[in-house]
Amino acid sequence: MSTEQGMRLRADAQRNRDQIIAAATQAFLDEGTEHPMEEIARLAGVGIGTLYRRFPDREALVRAVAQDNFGALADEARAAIAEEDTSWDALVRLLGRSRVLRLSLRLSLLSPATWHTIHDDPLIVRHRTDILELLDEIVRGAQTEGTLRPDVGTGDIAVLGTLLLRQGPGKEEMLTRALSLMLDGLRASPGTPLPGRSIGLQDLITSMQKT
Amino acid sequence: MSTEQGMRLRADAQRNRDQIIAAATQAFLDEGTEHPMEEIARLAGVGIGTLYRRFPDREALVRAVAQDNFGALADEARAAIAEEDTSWDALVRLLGRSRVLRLSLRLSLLSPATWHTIHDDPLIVRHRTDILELLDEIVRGAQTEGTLRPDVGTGDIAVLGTLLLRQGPGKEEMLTRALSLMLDGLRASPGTPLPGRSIGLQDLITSMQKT
Amino acid sequence: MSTEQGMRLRADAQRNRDQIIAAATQAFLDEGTEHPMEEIARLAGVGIGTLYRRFPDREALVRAVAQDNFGALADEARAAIAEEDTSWDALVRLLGRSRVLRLSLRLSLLSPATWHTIHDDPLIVRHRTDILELLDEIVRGAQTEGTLRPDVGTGDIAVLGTLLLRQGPGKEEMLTRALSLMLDGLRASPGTPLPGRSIGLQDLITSMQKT
Amino acid sequence: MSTEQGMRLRADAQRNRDQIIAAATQAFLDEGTEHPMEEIARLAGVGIGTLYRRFPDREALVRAVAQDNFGALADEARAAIAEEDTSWDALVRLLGRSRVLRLSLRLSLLSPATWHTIHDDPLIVRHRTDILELLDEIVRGAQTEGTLRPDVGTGDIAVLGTLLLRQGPGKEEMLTRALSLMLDGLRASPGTPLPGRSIGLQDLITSMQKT
DNA sequence: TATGAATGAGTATTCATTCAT
DNA sequence: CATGAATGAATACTCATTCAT
Repeated sequence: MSTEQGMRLRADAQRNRDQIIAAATQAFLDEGTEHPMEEIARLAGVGIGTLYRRFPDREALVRAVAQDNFGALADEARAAIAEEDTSWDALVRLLGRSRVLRLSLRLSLLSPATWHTIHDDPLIVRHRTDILELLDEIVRGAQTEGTLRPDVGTGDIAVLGTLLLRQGPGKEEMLTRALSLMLDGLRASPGTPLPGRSIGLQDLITSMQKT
Repeated sequence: MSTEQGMRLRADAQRNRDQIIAAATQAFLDEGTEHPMEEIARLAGVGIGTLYRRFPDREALVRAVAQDNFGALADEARAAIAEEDTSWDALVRLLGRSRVLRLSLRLSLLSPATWHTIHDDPLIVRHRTDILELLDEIVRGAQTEGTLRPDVGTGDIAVLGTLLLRQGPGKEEMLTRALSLMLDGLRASPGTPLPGRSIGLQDLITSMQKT
Repeated sequence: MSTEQGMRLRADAQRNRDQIIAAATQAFLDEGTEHPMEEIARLAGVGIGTLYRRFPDREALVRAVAQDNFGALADEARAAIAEEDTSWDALVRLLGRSRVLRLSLRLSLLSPATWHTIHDDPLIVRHRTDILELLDEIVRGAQTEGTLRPDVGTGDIAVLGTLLLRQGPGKEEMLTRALSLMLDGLRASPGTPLPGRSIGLQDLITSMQKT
Repeated sequence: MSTEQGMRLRADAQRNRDQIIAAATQAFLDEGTEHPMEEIARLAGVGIGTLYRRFPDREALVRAVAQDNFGALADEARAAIAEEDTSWDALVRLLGRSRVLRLSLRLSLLSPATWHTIHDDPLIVRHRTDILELLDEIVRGAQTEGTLRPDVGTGDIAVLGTLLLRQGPGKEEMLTRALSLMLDGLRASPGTPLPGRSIGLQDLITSMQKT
């Protein structure tokens, strides 16, 4: 929930901003990014005017929420690298443990319009690049360890990761099992060679720009 | 694109109906289920009044599109069972090959509002039940064959299936590889036992009602 | 429910026409003259196309209904004169007894738009003129009899009559009593002279054209 | 044109509200309660959004106008009691003099739909009850004075009153004469006994709930 | 001729955004 | 600065009327 901006805000203004981001995040997750601005202001306990003073239009708010969440996800990736013993553990943690962060990207999936809004924002691009580079570090580490099959690329993993970033039919346990199944497919010495060639970090970044 | 209704429509009316469903499906996929009704009518080449004569409000249209697509998915499952040699092949085909059908379920994911619209419709419920029962047949067949690990349930597979029903970062090849990774995790004699207990057909149906 | 038109219709066409008029009369009374044309067609048991073949637009239908009812009211006035022993009795009957006919004019009161529609129609004008002339005959008769105070004009009576042409708070008995009270005020040798001068037949006709 | 609500509005908002009520009252009287909302907003000199902020739909506006007018009618009844020397005079004033107020109730008569909208509103019900109780006070006073025939009830008078609450063929003078005729029928020592039994306050209230 | 499908102008209503208090 | 009132463009939906079957 950090400001991510150059200028510091007065304490109360910062509190308002945080409440708005929190309310918007929740509303976007529950009701989609088209949710009425006035309702978001109400949930945040501020007037609609205050919301607009901080975020000049809906796009700005969506961007801010996305920046906030992507930044947190990058932080989580750094923490996973720092705190886990092996790269495999870091990978498992990143794909599986960060419940809240997992919600992050759902934002970008809720509506086609939102995708366009988010896509080009410089700060978001930087966070995304950070995340992918951190993931790349983990992936190569795990392949060096011999725990991750060598024919997958960082992009493959990222794809699997984004697949998990949705409400499935719902239950947490289900996603946990799905993750296990996927990780079983990722372990070194798997059954079948993968089709196509490894999707690397750069492939993924390129594809995000084009899509 | 079949009518799915009791009464036959006049030939031209049926054609209009089909065009509307087709246009709406496309518009919903491209732009989300909030896309302006007038634009959908225009894409279908009919007047706005014609659209509303057939579908009294947006919900009715969303429901009709969903019915159409879920029905086609059930048909595809039946075809997979009938035409593939092994249950494993049927599973691979169902998870991976039905490009168009895969788009089906994306509809239910585009917005929380859409989910509510679709959730209780009797015909959709029936299609969904059919799909799950057909999948159950495939899963048990594959386990009998010894090609599918015995500790996964139909629900586990369904979760994986829905995970694929999204635009990932985009590319088809990426999803193909992701599927391969998943299928590797599904083959008999995997590395690790799965956490929790097998998610069966009934678990899934129950969870869909509660969520 | 007579045709009131030059050309005879085929038997089934006439039946359709009558059903439409009946349905429209009922719908207008129950729901107002803005009631959807399609619903009126349905009530009449015909297709919307048939309704429009007979009545090219809503105005035509409203006019036809009004013609039908005003014509019946003129008939009733003639019958009252022919069948009642005294002019006073004819007056009482006309103001009070013609339950169905009383509903006639409510049509002209339901909406300002309807009033304009009806106002200038030649056939309606003729019916209205007939009604007023018949009423004039009754009024002068009653004054000659000495049963009606001499300082009221035909227009005064007509005003009282139209006042009754509404659903009051509802009950029939209430309107009957109201009529009695009014008639008590109309009897010869009343308490107070009326303000203004007698409103005659011509005054009323003139005022209808101007309003 | 008073607010009739708990919370005070900002001065400018109150002014807008009053203008809207005034414009709507006029438009409803001239053109009926189906008159386009946008036109009403224009007449009030506000944007359509402002109208909808204050009155969330047409029903709310109709209700507000009715509340406003019925309230004013109750006030007029109170003033008549307070300011007139005799109950008879109060009755005459109430039935005859309140030009503007007389228009009040026309609102409830314009369309069947409007009637439903208004019928159950608690504030309107209270105003209506107030009006009837005040009228009851006047009626009993006039009967005690000996100026009003004893065989009429408050309900009879109310029925006469509502009969006047319409545009007759139009002219003011006509209605004045009609009122005189009615009042002549109401004076003590009339010619004929009334049919049925006196319609009392409670009869009327009951009939309003049932109709 | 009867039918009901198609059309699109007309209205109600919502909600993003601006602006006065 | 915070607030919430005002605005009007965008959109959903209705229904009179026309036209193909």
